Amino acid sequence: MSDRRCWLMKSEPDAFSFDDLMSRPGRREPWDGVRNYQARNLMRDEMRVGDEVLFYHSRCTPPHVAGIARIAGPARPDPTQFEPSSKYYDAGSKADDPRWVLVDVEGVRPLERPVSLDELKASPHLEGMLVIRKGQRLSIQPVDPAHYDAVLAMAQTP
DNA sequence: GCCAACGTTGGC
DNA sequence: GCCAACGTTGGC
Repeated sequence: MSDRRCWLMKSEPDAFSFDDLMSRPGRREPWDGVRNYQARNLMRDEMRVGDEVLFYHSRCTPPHVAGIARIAGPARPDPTQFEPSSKYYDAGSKADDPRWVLVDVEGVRPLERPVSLDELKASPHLEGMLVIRKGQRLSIQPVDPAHYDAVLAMAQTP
């Protein structure tokens, strides 16, 4: 598959965990609230339905990849940007020219075991992976398919 | 809870 | 267009 695209999406498990995703109706969740232009552009311009996703738990101990998801719906306007009561409200976004988009994410399965950030950093197969770079805050990251497969393989070994 | 790293804002 | 100030992310 030459056009295979893989991603890593971060979530704080205290706010929304992989288990939360798997217990949603249809195991689906609209990925709203992204307010970073680089992440938005990736969703809008690069993501395709069916793309594979590593679901990453950030701001927990230890940070880790928890499960596998897929992109289940194409980029569309994020409705929360137009809701004044939402913490994601953006008064500068126009209804006829929405600033922010979301994609729908569908849980596939948990990993056989969580793979921690320390393990990712220690793997000889993951050189250059964005998530292991110090100071990398992007919440949606492209993942090299070889790296993606390597993470899945790590989860299959104790 | 701390703080380094980073993105955004706004004065000039 | 520069860059200091500010706010946020996220590992530790």
